[in-house]
Amino acid sequence: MSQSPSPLRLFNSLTREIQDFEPVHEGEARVYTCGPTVYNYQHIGNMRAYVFADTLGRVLSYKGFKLKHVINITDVGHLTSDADAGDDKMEKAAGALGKSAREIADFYTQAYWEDIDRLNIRQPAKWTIATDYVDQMIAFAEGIADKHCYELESGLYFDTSTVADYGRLARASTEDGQSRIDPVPGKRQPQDFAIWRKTPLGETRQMEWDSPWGKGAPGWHLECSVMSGAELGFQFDIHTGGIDHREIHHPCEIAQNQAHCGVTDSGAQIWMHNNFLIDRAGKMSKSSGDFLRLQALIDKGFHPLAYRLMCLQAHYRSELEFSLEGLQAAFVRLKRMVMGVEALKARHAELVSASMPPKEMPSPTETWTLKQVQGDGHSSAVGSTIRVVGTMQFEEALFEDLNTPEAVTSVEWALSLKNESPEARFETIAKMDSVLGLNLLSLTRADLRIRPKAAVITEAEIETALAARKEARAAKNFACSDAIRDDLIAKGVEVMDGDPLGWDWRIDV
RNA sequence: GGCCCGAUGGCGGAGUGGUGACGUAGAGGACUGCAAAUCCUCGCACGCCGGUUCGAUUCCGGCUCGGGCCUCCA
Repeated sequence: MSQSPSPLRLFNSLTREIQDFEPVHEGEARVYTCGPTVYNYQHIGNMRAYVFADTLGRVLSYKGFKLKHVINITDVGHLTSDADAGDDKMEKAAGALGKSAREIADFYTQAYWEDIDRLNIRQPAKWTIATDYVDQMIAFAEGIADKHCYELESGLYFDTSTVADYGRLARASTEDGQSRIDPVPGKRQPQDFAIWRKTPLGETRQMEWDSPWGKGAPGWHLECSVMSGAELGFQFDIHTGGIDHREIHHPCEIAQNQAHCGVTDSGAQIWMHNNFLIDRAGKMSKSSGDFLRLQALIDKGFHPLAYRLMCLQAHYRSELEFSLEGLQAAFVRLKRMVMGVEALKARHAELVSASMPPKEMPSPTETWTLKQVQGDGHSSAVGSTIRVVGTMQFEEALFEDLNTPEAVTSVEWALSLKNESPEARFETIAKMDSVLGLNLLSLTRADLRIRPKAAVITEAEIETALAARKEARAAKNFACSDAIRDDLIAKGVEVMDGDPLGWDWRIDV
């Protein structure tokens, strides 16, 4: 195991402090991420959580840990409100669209996976689908029912007074604080929660299971406790999720884990929470109906990795203000980085053909470890600045609670060092991008030219117009060539004579 | 009502007890028939009032404003 000497330090929501990462199992990192509830598309705010979890996973891999990452898909559960005895979100969506809950779940799961892929988020070791674990959920609930639960008409409830320190993660006062909703009658503590929700008498649901407490469905909190424990084993290393989960969902998980294990440990060593992506109107909200998803950004002509870079430009614990202008800034930045890497490849090819250094460029898929770069014996003085200093800066930023905004600047620094050897710069950037996941090695400028959905002209028409313009310019008929250009601009096309790409789409923000 | 967080240039966003990253936008230059793209260079900021300190954007207190959670939510 060749782990680099400086420790990885991460902010633990449990202690509200940055601490050294020390895995439960030597050389391994076991991570559970709260995934989506698939009753609708994911909005761009949701996706920030997965970019964060992916970045965490990439850093752990980079550090040399054998990563076991689990992300759940919640395809059942979630009451529309706590006091509510009606349909859950899955069933509600199904009813509205005239489809089965299963069809709805499958459809939105696929849509989610497509977004994951477009953001270059690595596949986790396992996607846990909640409905695959219902038997285990019932067994888990049975195991803690006697000592920690009580039954009401609406379901089986967890008595939060039976475990130590309920809510320590949230830092919430447990006693007072008036709720804005009517409490479920019979609950012993306001913060007690359902771990099994009974189907109301006389009703039938698409998704319901038999249990010792009657027909019903598992509570959402139960799902995550069971799936994380089943796949990673208590204690595992890191549990991630959106910051909203810090107050309710995760404290409930912790309480269940404590009851299940009979210890005061929370189930995970470190609990990490990403902050929200917000817009001027406040938090992105799915329930408000109108929300932005990744596809909408692509439809405008943005490359999805521009969104990823936008996320990386802010620290995961800070709120990030979303705007199209901000996305455009990230898109331009990405484009310039890609062009920089392309130039680097070209420069290297040039040197090779002049039979200077015969070294191969690393393949884009190759993963790079610190050892290869620092101790490979060919780190000559040429290239050592970027190899050693650049890598050090990059790692210092990343290893101190994932400071991706600073880490990104290391890439641009590597690109700017014109006197360093091309392969040293390329290798270093390759290594950095294995963590940033921007696909800098394989993306081309042309890949970033995304046709906006609203475009009114075809690529062939553009090429034809440009050919005509070229002729006009050759004949010094500038009135004609400028007219063609003005027409293209009006149709959302930017003409770029001095650029090998020739033209690009203009994005109106 | 309770609990919590934040306030940095036009926008986004790091970081720091003492030369205020970085990106984007903007300005100037190179290139171009002119532009655009690209490259180079350069402005521009630490909410308000006190306190601690030789010195605070950075620490402490108050204020103002904004946001989050207390209900499903990344």
